[in-house]
Amino acid sequence: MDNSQQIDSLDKKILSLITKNARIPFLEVARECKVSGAAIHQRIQRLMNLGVIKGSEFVINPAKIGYHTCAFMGVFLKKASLFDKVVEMLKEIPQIVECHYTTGQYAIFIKIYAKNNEDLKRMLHDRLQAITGISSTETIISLEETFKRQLPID
Amino acid sequence: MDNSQQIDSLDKKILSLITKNARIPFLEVARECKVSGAAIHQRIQRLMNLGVIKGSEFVINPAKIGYHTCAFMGVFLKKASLFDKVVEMLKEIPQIVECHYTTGQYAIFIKIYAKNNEDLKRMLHDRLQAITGISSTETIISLEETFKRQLPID
DNA sequence: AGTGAAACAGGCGATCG
DNA sequence: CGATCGCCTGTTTCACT
Repeated sequence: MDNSQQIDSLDKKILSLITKNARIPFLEVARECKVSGAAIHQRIQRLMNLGVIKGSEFVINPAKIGYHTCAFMGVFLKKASLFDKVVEMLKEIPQIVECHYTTGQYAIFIKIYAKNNEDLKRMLHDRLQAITGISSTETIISLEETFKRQLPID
Repeated sequence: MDNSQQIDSLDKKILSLITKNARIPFLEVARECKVSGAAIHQRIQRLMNLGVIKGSEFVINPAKIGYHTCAFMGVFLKKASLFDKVVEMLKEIPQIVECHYTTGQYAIFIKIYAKNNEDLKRMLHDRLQAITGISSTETIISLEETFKRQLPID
């Protein structure tokens, strides 16, 4: 599960470069690391096989595609055993971008986007509270995402 | 701020392809969309200029680089006006990967990673509660990130 | 805005140290 | 593991539409 031992300083340098820009040519990474392009290629392949790298993605600005409201929601369940079924239902709602199984007050904690506040209210009523198994929810609306970034590599 | 009008169905198709895999050759995108490679190149350039595309990144599995604990934290401030100063301090803590200005119970809401639960406790004591301006915090520990994904295009 | 061609650069497998 | 080589493919620009 933890491969941190198997990751040396070259891996770390590679990771810190490619996490900032997924389209960086591997040859450029190679030059920065003072090794050959093939070496970078091999290393990245290995990091993928190890599961250290989960994938790559272009990052979209939600507001620019019409999603102006972002919220976090704590979910209370009627019975803890309903967890799996409720998660399956939540997966069907594409605006939910993150779902966590949590300790403390809530059983489930999610991050959700909506077109606007009214849209969020509608989703809450029509989609979330319609899920049998959910007893109630608490919403925290994000007025501004002050920053968002990746974990530093070392 | 909202460019959703300026985004047509070709843009959407491009976005949905490149958000799933940032390393996909643009020529392959071109073939899927049945246009030339140059057209894809132009479109992506335009989407970047519009700010629709924020960037690209390789996604790392936090557990594989030694971060086994993930938590959300609600932060209470002594005075609301301290917001900017506190955010500046939070920015200095690299394990904080997301920071939101929120309504409701908390003034600030963050997502944070730690090596383990003890490390989280240490960070909470030594780094967060050391920030003057923060009156108290509430922690929600994620036992499992059930899913995490991008907003769908469309 | 999109096309197609051309020049350039990178990806990636094979093979050797 | 990493380096070198080499072919294939993708990237990027430009004149034309």
